[in-house]
Amino acid sequence: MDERQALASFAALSQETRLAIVRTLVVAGPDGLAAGLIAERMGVSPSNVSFHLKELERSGLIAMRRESRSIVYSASYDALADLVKFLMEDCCAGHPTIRESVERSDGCCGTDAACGEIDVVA
Amino acid sequence: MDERQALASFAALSQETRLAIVRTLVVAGPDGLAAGLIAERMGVSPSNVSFHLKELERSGLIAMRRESRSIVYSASYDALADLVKFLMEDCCAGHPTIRESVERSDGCCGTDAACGEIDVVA
DNA sequence: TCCATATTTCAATAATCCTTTAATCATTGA
DNA sequence: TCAATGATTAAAGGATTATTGAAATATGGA
Repeated sequence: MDERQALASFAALSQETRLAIVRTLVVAGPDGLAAGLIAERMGVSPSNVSFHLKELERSGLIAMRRESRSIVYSASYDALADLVKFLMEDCCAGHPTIRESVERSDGCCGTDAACGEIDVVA
Repeated sequence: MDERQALASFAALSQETRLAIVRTLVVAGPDGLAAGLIAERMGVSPSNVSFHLKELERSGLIAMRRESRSIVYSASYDALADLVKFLMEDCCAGHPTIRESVERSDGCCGTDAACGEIDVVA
């Protein structure tokens, strides 16, 4: 991931509604959610959610596809992983112990299977 | 790291000059750099760099200390690691393979010692 | 104390971003 | 084709953020 894309990704994640959308889509899995459903869950107007979805899509963090009348958005797991890597490598560049610190942390998927509930495609 | 702080961190990193400052400070190591030196390296005015440093400090990503006439800024490795974790856990929440993907990547500190050049304090 | 250095703060302008409302576009089914 | 549904786009506003230059603050040394 180049710096340009990283900047866009950080900008995309720096807004409350957008961060909430990303978290929701990540949990929703590869099938994604229709724009209307997202708007409903976030409690914001359709046009406002559309604005933020476009912003997120522009950054590459989410993908969209039309499905009949709906437009379905889904998290781009690759882009998210790339962003984590970008951040890690920047940290790591000066401080190798950060990687260890992160890997040592007990995220939900460290060793257990608490995330097995969601189908994984890519 | 709570959402509030993550938002502030993403906002801090979403600006070109600030991202460059963070990368420079991370590479500079725990000793940090004086504000004047940072301004010089970035090629921006002292007052402008001061504005961005304050923004970064407000987000917790960097720390400051006075040292004689200079004010020295240094990367907050803990905060950076926390941000990586926040992002990983958000990804991980829906897609356990991202963690694997990130851990598989050959960042500069994967297995070699290319980063040993910098003293590590924390 | 006085001056020079290092940096911040302030004020003003410019630029960008967010929200809202109204209008438009695309798809489906009667 | 017409109406209904789901969503985007456009325009306008208000709010936040970035940049610049001038003035103010803090430190150290003559």
